[in-house]
Amino acid sequence: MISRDEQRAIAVDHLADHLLRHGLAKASLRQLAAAAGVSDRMLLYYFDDKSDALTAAMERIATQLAVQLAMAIPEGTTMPAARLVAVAAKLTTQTHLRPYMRLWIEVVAAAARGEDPFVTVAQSMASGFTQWIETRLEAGDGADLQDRRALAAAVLAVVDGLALLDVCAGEALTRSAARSIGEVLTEPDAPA
Amino acid sequence: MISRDEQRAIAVDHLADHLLRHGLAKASLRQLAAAAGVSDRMLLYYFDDKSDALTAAMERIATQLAVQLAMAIPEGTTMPAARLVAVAAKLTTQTHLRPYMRLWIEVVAAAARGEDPFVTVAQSMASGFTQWIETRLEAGDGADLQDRRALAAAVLAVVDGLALLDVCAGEALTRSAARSIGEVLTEPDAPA
DNA sequence: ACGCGCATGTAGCGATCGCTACAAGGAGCT
DNA sequence: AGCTCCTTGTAGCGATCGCTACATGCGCGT
Repeated sequence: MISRDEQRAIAVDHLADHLLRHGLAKASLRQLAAAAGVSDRMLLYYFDDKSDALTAAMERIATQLAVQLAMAIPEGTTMPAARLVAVAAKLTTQTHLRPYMRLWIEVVAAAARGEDPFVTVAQSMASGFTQWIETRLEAGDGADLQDRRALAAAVLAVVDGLALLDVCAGEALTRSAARSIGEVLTEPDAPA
Repeated sequence: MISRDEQRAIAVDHLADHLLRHGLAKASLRQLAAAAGVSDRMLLYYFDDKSDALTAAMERIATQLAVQLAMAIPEGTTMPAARLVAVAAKLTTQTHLRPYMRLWIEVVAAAARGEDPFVTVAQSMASGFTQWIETRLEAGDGADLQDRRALAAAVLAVVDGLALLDVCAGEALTRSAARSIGEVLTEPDAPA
């Protein structure tokens, strides 16, 4: 027999996978339960309510994403903001990270609608991303802490913007836009 | 007696206003009808279906936005990409354009979910924005047409990214991030 | 052996969704 | 006057939503 907590953990895995694959469109209780391979009744046994299940799944997803990012840009690595944008832009438009970015767009929009639990989730994830970016910003960048935070937020904004572009303009244009940003930022006076 | 077409036009105005104020969260048929001051039965008399009503309202909104943008950056004005980003960033984070950007985020996310009619709406609006930006890019920017399009898409991405940041990190941080972007882009070597 | 509590299935509640069937009012034409 | 068609209200359909009540099992402690 598997304990409820273990089953809950398994369900979280399945839910995270399902959300990454199908986004928030297929996120009704019954659809989530089917994705987790249980009845909706049991999903509400493992979790307090739908909100609880989604929060747990999103936390798992955020962790997965953090791992992937840390692998690409290990802790201790720092670089100027312009370079960081270029690297991050290339990274997040790659195939294996696209589903994360796409879901992230949906989460933010759900937050904009005031949907529970996405207001909280979006805020905490955005704050997490910003802090993460700050640790990768070169020491010189951003005179005081205020500037540093703003700069990190700006980096995040650019990356998110590309993800948004991906949704409505497709992968190809997004990739070349990502390249353009890199060029504009890193070689502003050398059009070579 | 007012003709159906006239009533439809009035309804479009009210719907556009309502969407800008309350976003897609309050966009059920009955809620839209209430916002337009008619019964849901009549809304479906003026429009084929919900999708038709939303499309009409979004077209109106896109037109309004285009007018506002054209007033700020008149036709014939051109500038380098970096400068355009800075100007657009400042512009779209201003109070009177924020509702448009917020709604735009929701529309793109609805498109990501495959919701009718937002897939079409998001695509056509994004394509419209990109073309608009292209006309404001300085002639030298972007060697061939391909580059120009990518550059325009990149500008759009940055602006959209700021809007997204606005949703989950608030107005204050977004404004300073917008300023940061301007600085990074326009004075990369002069930290003064 | 027996009772207690965790685990799980069945069935359904009340709300909301987009949409439609039907009837009636009312203006205008012949 | 009578007929027709545009307009509008009432009422409700079938689907889906998140969630819950209830019953039944099944394992474990005593």
